[in-house]
Amino acid sequence: MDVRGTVADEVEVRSVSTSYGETDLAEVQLVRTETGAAGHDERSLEDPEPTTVTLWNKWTESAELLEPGMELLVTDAETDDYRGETRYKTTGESYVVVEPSFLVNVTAIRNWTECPRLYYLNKLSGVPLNYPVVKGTLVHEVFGDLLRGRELEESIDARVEERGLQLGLLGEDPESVAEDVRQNAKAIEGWLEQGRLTEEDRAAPAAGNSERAFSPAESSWRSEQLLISETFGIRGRADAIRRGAPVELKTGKNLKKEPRFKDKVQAACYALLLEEHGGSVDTGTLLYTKNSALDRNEETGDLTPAKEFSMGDGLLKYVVRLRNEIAAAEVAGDVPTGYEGNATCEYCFEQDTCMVVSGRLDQESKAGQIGQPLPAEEREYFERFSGAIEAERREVHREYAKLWEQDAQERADDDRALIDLEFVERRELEAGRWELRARRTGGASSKLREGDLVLASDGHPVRGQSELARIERLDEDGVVLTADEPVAVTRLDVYPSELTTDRLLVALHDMLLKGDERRKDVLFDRANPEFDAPDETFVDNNDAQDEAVRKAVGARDCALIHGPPGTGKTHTIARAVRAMVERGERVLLSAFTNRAVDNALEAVLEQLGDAIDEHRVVRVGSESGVREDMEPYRLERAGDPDERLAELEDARVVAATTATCGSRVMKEQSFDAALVDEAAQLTEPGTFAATNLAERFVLVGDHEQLPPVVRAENELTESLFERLVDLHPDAGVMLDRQYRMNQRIQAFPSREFYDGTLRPAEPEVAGRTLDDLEGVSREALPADLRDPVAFVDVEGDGSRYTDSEEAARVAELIDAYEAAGVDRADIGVIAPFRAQVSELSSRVPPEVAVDTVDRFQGSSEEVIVVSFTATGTLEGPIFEDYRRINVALTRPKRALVLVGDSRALSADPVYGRMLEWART
DNA sequence: ACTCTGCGGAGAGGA
Repeated sequence: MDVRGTVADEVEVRSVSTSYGETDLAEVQLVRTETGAAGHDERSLEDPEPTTVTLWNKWTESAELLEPGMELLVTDAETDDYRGETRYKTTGESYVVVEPSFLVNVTAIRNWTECPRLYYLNKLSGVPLNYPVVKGTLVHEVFGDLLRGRELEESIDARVEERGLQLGLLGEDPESVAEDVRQNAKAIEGWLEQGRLTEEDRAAPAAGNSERAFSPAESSWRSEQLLISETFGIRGRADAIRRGAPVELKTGKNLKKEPRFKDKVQAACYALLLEEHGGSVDTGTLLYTKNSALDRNEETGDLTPAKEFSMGDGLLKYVVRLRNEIAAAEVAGDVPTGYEGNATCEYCFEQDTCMVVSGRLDQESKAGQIGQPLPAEEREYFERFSGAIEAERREVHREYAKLWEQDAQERADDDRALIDLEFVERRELEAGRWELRARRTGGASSKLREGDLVLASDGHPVRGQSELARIERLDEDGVVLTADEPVAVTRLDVYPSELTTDRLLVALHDMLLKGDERRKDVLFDRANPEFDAPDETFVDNNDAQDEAVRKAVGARDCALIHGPPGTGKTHTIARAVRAMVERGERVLLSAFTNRAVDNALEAVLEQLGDAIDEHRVVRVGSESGVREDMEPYRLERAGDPDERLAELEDARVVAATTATCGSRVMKEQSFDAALVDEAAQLTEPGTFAATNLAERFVLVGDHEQLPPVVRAENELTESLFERLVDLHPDAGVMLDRQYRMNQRIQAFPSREFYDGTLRPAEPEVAGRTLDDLEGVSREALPADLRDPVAFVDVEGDGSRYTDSEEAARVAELIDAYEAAGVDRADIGVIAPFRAQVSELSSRVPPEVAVDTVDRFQGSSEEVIVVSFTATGTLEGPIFEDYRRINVALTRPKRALVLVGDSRALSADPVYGRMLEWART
């Protein structure tokens, strides 16, 4: 039986004498939780009395990692009656898994075997773009193609073409790359040819058609399948599976008789994954494709590319213990020293990096340290922020765990899955990929969007047939996916990604260890930002905007532009970009969201006007992320290396999200200036992803609007923008004239959030009302709506996240505005909760924009109706952040209606002042 | 208690 639970006490390992001699054991006090069956609420089954589980022999190594509070799983345990008390103990069949819900990557285990410190360094500094890695990836892709029945030359051409941009950056010529890949592919083909003979032997008697050509796609092969094990807490993607056993491809050479140990460990990981999925694996194959072709192996015997090896129980258990070390370190937030393993530092490729990182960050390391440690404040900063990023990573891992801890309905209710799909058809695409179609049977919403990568399964994302797939199209009726395998899709699950956290960590590392000293002096308040004063007027009729552009252009270090709602910050950015480009500078334009990047880019294109050809502009990002009208500027990854490289390098303006700025391609680029829009929505490391690429930077944002979205509560919730505004007020300019709101509307937000400094840019703005709009008459409105700010008191239905009474009232209000001549498309409705947004959407005409406060940030409408959705009290985190009210109240130009329960709203001082303002 | 956008999935190699 399996025993699972939470460690209740410190664990001690001791030795006892048994009939087999001296043996180690550890007695673990475990508060048990239910295992297995999905959908059970684990907590309800908890027995608060700890049970003793004895871990024997080598499992004591994993016991040493345990801390109270950690999760532990022991498979195939045996009961053990000890003085009338039921205990459990490991058996020869048992696996002991520490923190099983923490999914460890196969590559992580592979790196950790080599050296735990290597694992850490990879995480911290990333793997830069280099040819051996790109070539290795290409060879793997071609291998996959061959297995799926694609023709060799066609595959090589297509795969090399796909990597055009990367190859261009590496200065590689497509012909020589193709030749390189061809060399390795020969070994693969030769080996497949061998396999073909045995496959035919096997297939002939059964199928009776030995004449038929061998097709890997029809044989007992699978390629590149993503596997997840909820028992072992491992995830990974095997290169290939042949008759149920893993095949790992290596592009390098290995002239030894045996496979490299780390490669064996990798294959053993896949064996564990396959075991969980019903297989039983005792051999693995490693294919070293740089070894000489088959014809030479008759003389030398051991030069054949393929090395088969048997995987015993001992290896599999060793691998689980390794995995436990990683999970325990990740959960505890430990930094590996290298002493955990037995690697020899002097043979290590990363020895220098390792010593430098250890030296600079003053970390304990087996390789030793070189160089002076960073100043104490920088090391303290690193500790704080890397800790915060790791906390984010653990939250991502909690999302993985939900793949099996939540049942289908729970996941659907959480918007994390689309369930009850009806599989319609599969269609084979070129390169052996598949297009899958499924129909939706309910109208349920979900987080899933076009372009997302999802787990497509025939029922369960971990236990059933499942495959990583991309959503090509998604609407109310159905979904179209592309995937490597033809899964009969009935369910789609969000597939969590660590990519963003990985990139945050690398950005933090790069700022501290590769960053310019002067830059760090400014960031750590050891120096003040300096400015040159350009002798030029950039904006005629707005002093603050003009000063902002002058600061941006003249900054030697950084400039900060504080742009409250409607103050023209996007225009100011665009003007600054133009000024920089005209001075011959290369500019990076970035923001957290694709939408903000495209908005800023649109303004820049407008500013540049006819000069666009001369100052080439490029948008880097994925097809699904980039707005359609910016597609002509989007940099394609595939193509001729020289052409792609030129497109990027010749661009004077490059626009990309901060996440993309952390990509390998973008990290090869450098700029004179980085302009980051909506900077108050970025974490500090997120901001660095962009600023690391440039000599100086300009942050534009408003910290009185919504802060960064993070999963864990920590230092990441304050933006670098906000911190620097406090630290270096002289580097900042606040745009104080707004071009959006009627004076009456802006009064409260200006007073409450901007010390009364925000004012209308022009009399026209101050006095604008609905009467200015074509065919609209305020006289036609009910008397209580004629003022630009109105309050409608609705007691509410008392529900938590929806309010049908408010929704009904909002629908009436919209009718009233329509009756007065307002165009539906000029009206927006804002609510705090998504549930209320869908309630409202079902009651108002589709032309009316209805969305959450968070998603409304950045846009505006003539008329805004806010549905507060709070009855009786304002309790709940959503109401606590007053910046959310600021966003909601500053969206309208000419009319604002607040709908809510006056009793609830008056209970809070800020909401109370808002109420007074709206009612007078 | 809620809000929710990003990302070439994971892994590719070098003695």
